[in-house]
Amino acid sequence: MARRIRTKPRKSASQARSRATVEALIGATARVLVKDGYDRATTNRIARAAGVGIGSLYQYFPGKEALVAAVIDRHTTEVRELVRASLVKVALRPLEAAAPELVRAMVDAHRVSPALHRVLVEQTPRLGRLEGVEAIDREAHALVRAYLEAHRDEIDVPDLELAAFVCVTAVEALTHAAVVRRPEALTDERVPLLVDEVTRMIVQYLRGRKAPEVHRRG
Amino acid sequence: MARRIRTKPRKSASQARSRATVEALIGATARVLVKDGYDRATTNRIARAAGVGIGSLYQYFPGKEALVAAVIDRHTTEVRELVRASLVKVALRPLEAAAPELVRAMVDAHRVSPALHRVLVEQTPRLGRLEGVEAIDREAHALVRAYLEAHRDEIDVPDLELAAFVCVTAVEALTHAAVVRRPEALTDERVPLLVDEVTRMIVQYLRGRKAPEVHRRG
Amino acid sequence: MARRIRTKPRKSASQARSRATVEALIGATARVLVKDGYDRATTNRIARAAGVGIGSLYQYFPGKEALVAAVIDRHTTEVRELVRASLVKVALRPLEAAAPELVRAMVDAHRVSPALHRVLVEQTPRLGRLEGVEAIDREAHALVRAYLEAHRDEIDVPDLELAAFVCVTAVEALTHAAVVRRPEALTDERVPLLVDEVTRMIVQYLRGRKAPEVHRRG
Amino acid sequence: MARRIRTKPRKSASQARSRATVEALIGATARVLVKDGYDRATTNRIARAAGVGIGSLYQYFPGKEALVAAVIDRHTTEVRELVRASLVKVALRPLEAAAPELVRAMVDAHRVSPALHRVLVEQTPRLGRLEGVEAIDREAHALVRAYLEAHRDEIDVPDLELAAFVCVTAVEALTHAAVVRRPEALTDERVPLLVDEVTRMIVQYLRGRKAPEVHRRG
DNA sequence: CATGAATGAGTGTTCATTCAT
DNA sequence: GATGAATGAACACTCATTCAT
Repeated sequence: MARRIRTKPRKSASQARSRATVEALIGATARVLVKDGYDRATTNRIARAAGVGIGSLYQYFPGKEALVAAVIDRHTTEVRELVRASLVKVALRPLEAAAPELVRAMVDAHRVSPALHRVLVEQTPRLGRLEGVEAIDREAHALVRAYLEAHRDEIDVPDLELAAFVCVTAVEALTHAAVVRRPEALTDERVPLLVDEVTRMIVQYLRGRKAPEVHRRG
Repeated sequence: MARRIRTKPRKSASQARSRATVEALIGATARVLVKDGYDRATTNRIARAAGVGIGSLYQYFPGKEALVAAVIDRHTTEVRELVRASLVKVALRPLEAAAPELVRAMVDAHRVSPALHRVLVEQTPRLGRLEGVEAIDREAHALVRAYLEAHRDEIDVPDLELAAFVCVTAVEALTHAAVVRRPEALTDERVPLLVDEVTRMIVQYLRGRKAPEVHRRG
Repeated sequence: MARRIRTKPRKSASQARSRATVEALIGATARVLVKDGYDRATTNRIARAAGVGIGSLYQYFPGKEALVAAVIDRHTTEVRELVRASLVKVALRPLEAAAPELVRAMVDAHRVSPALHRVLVEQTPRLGRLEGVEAIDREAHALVRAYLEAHRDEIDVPDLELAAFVCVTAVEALTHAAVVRRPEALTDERVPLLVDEVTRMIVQYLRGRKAPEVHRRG
Repeated sequence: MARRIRTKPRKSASQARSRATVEALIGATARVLVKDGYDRATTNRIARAAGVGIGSLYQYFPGKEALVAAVIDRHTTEVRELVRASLVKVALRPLEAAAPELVRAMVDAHRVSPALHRVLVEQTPRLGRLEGVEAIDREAHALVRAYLEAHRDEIDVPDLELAAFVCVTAVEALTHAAVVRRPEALTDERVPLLVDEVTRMIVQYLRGRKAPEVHRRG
């Protein structure tokens, strides 16, 4: 038993230490990325910011790109969870109720860490699209498409595939642009305006002639 | 006169030569950007691709960023012209007629040189947003806003500023995403489908309850 | 006694374990050296190949050079034994009988582990000459010289020191070159040809005018 | 003409400058190699020793190995010329006259820059054997073989291929070992002793029973 | 004693930029 | 004006070695 007690802490200890180093590095990468931009985010700078030797950085990551990929992963995981949870929540609700919920989730997703999001989208090349952001788009697309199929009778568009593409792209672009270029539109009290506008757009687009009555806030 | 005739050509000649060098450099930058990506686009490589000494490059451009900026300028000018021309053309037409025309112009704008566009948007950091693309967005925004104000009676949205933002952002994102992620949707015969869909979205969004009758291609 | 029996095994056990670790490290070094070359043979890689923590490596060896030195030691000891045994065996025999025996021993020595031998000679700098190989050469020189002195009457060379140098160097070079550059000359059935040729060379050189009759295989 | 005069100097000027830089780098590499050994010969150190920026080094050489290869090339070219010239010179002479000449040439070849030769042979890995030294050995082998064939009637060995291998290898090893391990045997007045000894060895080996009378210096 | 996470000096290499020709 | 050789700051990355556990 004594041995086991010793053994396990040892292993845990070193694992915890490793894990801490890795976490510190990913965190530092995010911070440096936001503060200095992609190009100035050198491996040495990241290591220093993490309070870690440059050697340790290379013990866990093959290079800068891997670090950035890890940051993207971490960030997109958070965002993905938000979006996924929201879609699950509204799966059975009708369009008018589901749409604002989803748009709101999208806005919230972009507000998680806007500065990081911006750097990731605007400055991060090569991988960015490929791995992280693209993946999240694909998943959102699939989920939205499933929703549309389940609610086909509420919808008046010819091609659901195309409709899913249009919805996801438009909503993503609008929330992203709002975060990036109109931060003043995202104060807590003004968020509903944006959400409302985007929601209306989507609902009308999907409803088409089936629109019973356009709903608009007071 | 003879002298003048000689002088002017000569002067023009050298001006023409300078101009040619500058053009060669901008063209080479675009080519290298597309072929090798932003990071591999070194000044030496660009100079070689332009058939020009590296020294000459620095005679005309203060550095790499200036070259890229020039490429962006040249590209956005083309795009801007297309969009501007289109808006002028439809300024007096009603929404239903104007919208598809504008969307179509936007798609055409993205099809000018998609590969370059992609590199510029995805890989080019720092300036990209700031100088080039942002500017074109701002102008589009202003023009669209002017159109909306002129056609206010056809439109059922409370905030024209916000509406212009929504329209420009959504259309830009949809055409861009189509170019980048759905190139198969942009074969000549399939472009109308995309245009139609995007148009419907915008028109319904703007028309709201005022919508007389939804127009759809047979 | 019981205690002693226990104690000794225990002590041996730990000694044996140490010894095993040391052996594992030397073996791993040799293997890595052959497989990856001197430069790629890092201490971490060696430790991993030995199935031992890097810390343990440094418990037993002050560094990479010491490991390589140990490999050289081990290798040269084997070789030395072969050569020494052979020389002792032929000490009293006349030149014609002794020479082929010795040459054969030299060839065998080089065939012990040619790949390792090659790495050691070709890639291992700094110590190689100094410690290992040089030592074996010196010893061979001394032994051969002693033989020559004991058989002075059979020999027709002015300077025995020089003659020993010539013999050792030539034989070593020929067997080495054969191993390294003519491995096809070292199949079991072809070894005698090489041995014969080298033997003739040495004998004729040493015999000079005293040569009674040149001996050649059928 | 004026133009041509200008043009050519310009081109020559820059070519001369390039050439000078390249020469400086090769020279510096040789010097650093001798002074500090292969491992300590870093590219930065070489550049500094050449009085040249590190960037210039990489303008002309892809890396350290290329520099060393250039040094080997330059060195082996010198040596090769010596050996080749010597062989041409003695091509028609009988063995007894040719052998000492050749051995002497070999010794001279090794005395060109012994320190560099030593570093190249002992410390330089990977390429050394492969490109430079191996090549020179192959050429020597071919030339010697041709000589032996032309003088077959003076020679009493069954396999000329093998004989050429034995001669080249033995002579090379002996002169090399003398240079490296017995520099005292290579003072100007003592060289003849070595040459004589090696010559006798080779001649007797090749002559075998055909040996008419062994020639020895008084 | 064994371990392996952590270290950082040191190395190779790139590339924007300058300046003598 | 054109050229391209030269430059060196800056960066990515390795690996022998240490030391807390």
